[in-house]
Amino acid sequence: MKLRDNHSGDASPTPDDHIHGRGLRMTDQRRAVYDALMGQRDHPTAVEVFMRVKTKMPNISLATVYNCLETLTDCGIIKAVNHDREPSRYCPNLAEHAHLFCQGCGSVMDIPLRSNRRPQDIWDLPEDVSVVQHEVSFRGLCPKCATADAADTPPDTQKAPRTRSK
Amino acid sequence: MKLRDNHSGDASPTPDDHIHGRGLRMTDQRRAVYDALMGQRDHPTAVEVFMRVKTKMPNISLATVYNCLETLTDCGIIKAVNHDREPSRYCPNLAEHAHLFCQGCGSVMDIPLRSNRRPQDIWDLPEDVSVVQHEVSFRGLCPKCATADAADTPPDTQKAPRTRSK
DNA sequence: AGTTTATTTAGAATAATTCTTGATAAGCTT
DNA sequence: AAGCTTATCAAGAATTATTCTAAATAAACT
Repeated sequence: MKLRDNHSGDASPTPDDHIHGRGLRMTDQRRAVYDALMGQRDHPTAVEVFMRVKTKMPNISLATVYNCLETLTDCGIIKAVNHDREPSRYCPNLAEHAHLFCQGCGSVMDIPLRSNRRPQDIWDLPEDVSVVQHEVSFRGLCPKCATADAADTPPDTQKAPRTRSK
Repeated sequence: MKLRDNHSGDASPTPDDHIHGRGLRMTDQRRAVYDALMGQRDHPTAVEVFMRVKTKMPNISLATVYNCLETLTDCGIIKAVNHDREPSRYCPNLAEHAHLFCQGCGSVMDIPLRSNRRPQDIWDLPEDVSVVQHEVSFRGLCPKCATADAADTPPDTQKAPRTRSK
């Protein structure tokens, strides 16, 4: 199933390379967690990852899933995505992007940065600050829910939101 | 101490107006919490607000501070600011702005939106989404810490960070 | 004055995450 | 391959920010 083995020093670094670069190992558990994120790229929470991995690795513990997610995040292989005080979600998309949290269906979608644009194009950052991280989230309705909403769909025919609406 | 009473229907809506518009009351506790935010606009956490208000209102409870912050937020009088999994911070700046979280000194500073710019200038949002909220945070070093860092200040002469650095 | 409704408070409860500890496994070294 | 070191895993306890519950208080309304 491996497409790139990197036995020789070619191509761009794989997740394994990033892990090994820190003196850590790509264990079965870490790979299973990573594969779960790559297989269904819908920004699952730790518990959702746990449930998915558990089907293939029934003895894995939730603590291990948390550990793996933290390790993968620290190694820069995946990103942790936070919005308000909701549980963290995880995302294997390493390109710079924002997230749209749909309050209709609870989905989270990636919003790419327009080409040749940078955050400082719109934000008046003082010249002498140094930025190491940039997180952007939109809350609203995804295309599907926005369209349904505009069509005046009665609310109770919509899919139940995954997040509580107060 | 009140500068605008709005006894007549003049001028822009005050915090009191917003609260009353919801059938709620501007109580002493809510005003004290709001004043604490306006008096020292450094994005305190709920516990920090609690400590500040407690000096003027010794019997107030932490639960009340949480309640007041939630009410003020719901009424659109203040904004809750979240970054990673850190405790929420609160901000009375209602203009659209981002936040810079300094990992050197733990401070949070407002970053204004450049005039005539909009998030969709840089983010490739699908046309048919509807956005109701937009939160942006930068992590890095504030001007002071970035300058100190560039001058190769030994780390232990710097102010201790307010956030744990792992 | 009496009734309704909002608010406050203290403490219990919740939920996501982290920590602790002992067991297991992998990688080196000889 | 045996022994040593270090990384990893798992189960459950602990932590922490926040929310909930229930009773007391206070304000507004009749």
